[in-house]
Amino acid sequence: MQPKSPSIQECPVGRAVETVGEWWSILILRDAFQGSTRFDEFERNLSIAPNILSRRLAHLTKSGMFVRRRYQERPPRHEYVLTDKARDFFPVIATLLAWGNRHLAPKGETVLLANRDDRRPLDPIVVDAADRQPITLENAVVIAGPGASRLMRRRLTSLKAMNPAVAPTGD
Amino acid sequence: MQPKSPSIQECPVGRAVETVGEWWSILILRDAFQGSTRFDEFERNLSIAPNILSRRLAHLTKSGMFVRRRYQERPPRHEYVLTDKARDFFPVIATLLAWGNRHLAPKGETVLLANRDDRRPLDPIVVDAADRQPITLENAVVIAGPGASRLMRRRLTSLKAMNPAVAPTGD
DNA sequence: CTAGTAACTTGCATTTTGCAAGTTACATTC
DNA sequence: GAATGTAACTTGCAAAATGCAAGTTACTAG
Repeated sequence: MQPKSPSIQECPVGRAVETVGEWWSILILRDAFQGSTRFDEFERNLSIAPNILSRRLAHLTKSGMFVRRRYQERPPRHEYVLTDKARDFFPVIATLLAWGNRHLAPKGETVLLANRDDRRPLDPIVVDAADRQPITLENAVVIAGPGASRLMRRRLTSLKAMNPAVAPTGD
Repeated sequence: MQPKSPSIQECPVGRAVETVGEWWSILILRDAFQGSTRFDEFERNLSIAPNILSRRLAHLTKSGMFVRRRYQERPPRHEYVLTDKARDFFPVIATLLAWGNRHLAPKGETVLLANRDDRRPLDPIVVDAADRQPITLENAVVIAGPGASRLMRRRLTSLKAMNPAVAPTGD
């Protein structure tokens, strides 16, 4: 992973990808959201090689997604606990899960999100916090924010009038 | 990317990661959502090596995220047009952008989502389609769906009572 | 004292990624 | 008609990341 061009470094999506961009990271977080905290729990569930898991956990810890907490002295044992930053990442996993269910589950959905209390299945959609109206590619655009550089600002204004092309055939 | 363990293959998140798991793929889609369609547009914006871009575009096309359309005969020129499947992926990018803005923009947000018509900034949150109540790690759980295997079903019921640990310090 | 468990690390082979350069096919300009 | 430009790549090779198997440390239980 090489952080180079301004359109990667200067974009929140690009920076997010630097944190969780290795594909194992997403899977580790998914398991953590389901309650896994220990090295060997991740190792077993994911069938990931221990050296890779070690690196990923170290990277996610350095990035502030996990806190490494000793849960027992003598012998020293640790668990990886999700930080608030990581917990805020849950909506990303939720939308990814919903998308996977919609488009990558030809033989029926294997995993669903449900309400913790009454087990009612949940259908995650993305809306604006203010008016709870759905946000779609059709009604949303990206604009420059207060921290945007001159270059980024110029790039964004140059495409603001553009309407994305529509494919004739879907999936 | 090696698709092996059932907890990867059998999970919508795992399968999603197989489609868009290379970090460039997310960035390519981000640019496509902003209107890029041509090889050299992606190449310039991302400073990506052409061979890598070529592979990613081929992979995303094979996965049904792009349709390769000839927009001009003689000389043959193509553009990569988003399919409905890819357009449905937009909420994932939107939540990723929101997360990046919240946690990875110490010097102010560079890019914001806004309403296409009135330019009002949007704050994307994930809610249940039925009642528009926010979905969070606190009120949601994953449960087995109709297509779940016996193994997956057992794994999911074994963790259903579990409450994820909370980190003492956030980010 | 032997076996087991948790959490790793090390060495080495395989795979993926990245850079630079070359290719094809045409269009335009001098 | 020769040289330059553009779009969309491919090829060759070096560098980095990943994956597997085995080893390590530090204990606990029997």
